[in-house]
Amino acid sequence: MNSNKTEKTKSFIIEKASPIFNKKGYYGTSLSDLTHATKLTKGSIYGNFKDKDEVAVKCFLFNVNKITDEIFKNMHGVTSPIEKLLVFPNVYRNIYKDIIENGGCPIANTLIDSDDTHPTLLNLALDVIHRLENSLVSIIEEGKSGGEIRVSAESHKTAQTMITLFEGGIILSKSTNQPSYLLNALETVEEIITSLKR
Amino acid sequence: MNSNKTEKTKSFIIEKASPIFNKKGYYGTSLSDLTHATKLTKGSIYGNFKDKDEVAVKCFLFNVNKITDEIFKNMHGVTSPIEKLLVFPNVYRNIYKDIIENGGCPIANTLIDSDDTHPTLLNLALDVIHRLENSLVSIIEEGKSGGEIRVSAESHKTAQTMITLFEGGIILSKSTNQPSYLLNALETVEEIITSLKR
DNA sequence: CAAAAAATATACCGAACGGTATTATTTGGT
DNA sequence: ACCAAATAATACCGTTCGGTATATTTTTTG
Repeated sequence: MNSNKTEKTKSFIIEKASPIFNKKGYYGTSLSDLTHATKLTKGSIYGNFKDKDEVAVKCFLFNVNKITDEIFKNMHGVTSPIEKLLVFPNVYRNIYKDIIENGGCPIANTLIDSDDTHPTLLNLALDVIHRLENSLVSIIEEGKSGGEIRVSAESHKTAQTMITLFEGGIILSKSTNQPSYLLNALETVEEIITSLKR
Repeated sequence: MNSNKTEKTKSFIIEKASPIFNKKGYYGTSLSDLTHATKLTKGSIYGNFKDKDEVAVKCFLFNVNKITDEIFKNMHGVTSPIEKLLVFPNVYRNIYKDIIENGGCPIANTLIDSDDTHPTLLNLALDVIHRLENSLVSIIEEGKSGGEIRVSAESHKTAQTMITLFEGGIILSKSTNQPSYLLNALETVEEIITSLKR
């Protein structure tokens, strides 16, 4: 009952399935894709998950956590708000190749793939976007009250523009196979952050 | 033989099908989606098109042309390179609501939807991206040799960053239902263009 | 080491998929 | 108005889809 093996198998399935869902989307991924990737049978997969939706949701969260974990890790010990903001472009520069290899940014993929088709996944992706925007806004406001960032800085506008550059950059770098799209976007992000200084 | 009616029916099918393909993607759009939208039967659709691929390709080009036509229209009579560049954010500001209603930017949608799944559509979308980048680069280079734009301007970097902001902005505005994402991106684009001035 | 429980595999279900051959209807030319 | 050609509708094909009931194997427990 709730044995260790079950959790191991579930994790194994998620690990194998998550890049597939990320690349091909919810409706583009079939159960046979999952059985081929895991070398398991449909019966086994349905023994570990209620349905395809549950697998897809777990995969999305798994894919997102791979990125947000990296952000959190690199945020550790950073106190300056400007430095905190710079963690984001730095992390993206470090891991963008892995993100692309894994099928691109799960947030952007899900926003496009599940908008108009899969409300559950769409709302999960929107949640991530809103949390990301709020955390960027908080850092900027923290910098304002601390005196490091000029009070005229528009926190929401800055946060939204940063997110736009991250997501757009990864999409274009992945599909065109040109890292410069994202790298240019990251430079612009850094210029925007620097221009926030008082 | 090649009668007028055939072309009318084909156009009718494309008009009805193009927002569906744009919203739901190639594999997410079924033949029954198309028969419902057109009130035609499968036999009729397959009498006018070879297969689903041909419909999807025609729809993609139709969706893209709706946007590029608007760009061309507003470019007419503009001679100043800076003004030419500003046409792009101006047009996006004018028509972004229609684009979103139509299912978002067909370029971004196809890049995400067909990367890893549908090479034909992916290559069409990449073609559009490359043509867009080249036309932006040409305008900037034209401004450099004409003296309106500083020679230190990096044309490719500028073009790529503009495209990233356009595509990212539309994706985020559409899915979050917040126009500010795109509007902020367009302001940043305009700041980038203005900063090119000599 | 055997019995119970848990996990996996097998075999199958109805529905929907893209596509086609055939039949019925509509259209254009004379 | 009639006939031929073009267009659309119907009926069907094999395949794959997500999902499930059952059988088999593996693991855990006494």
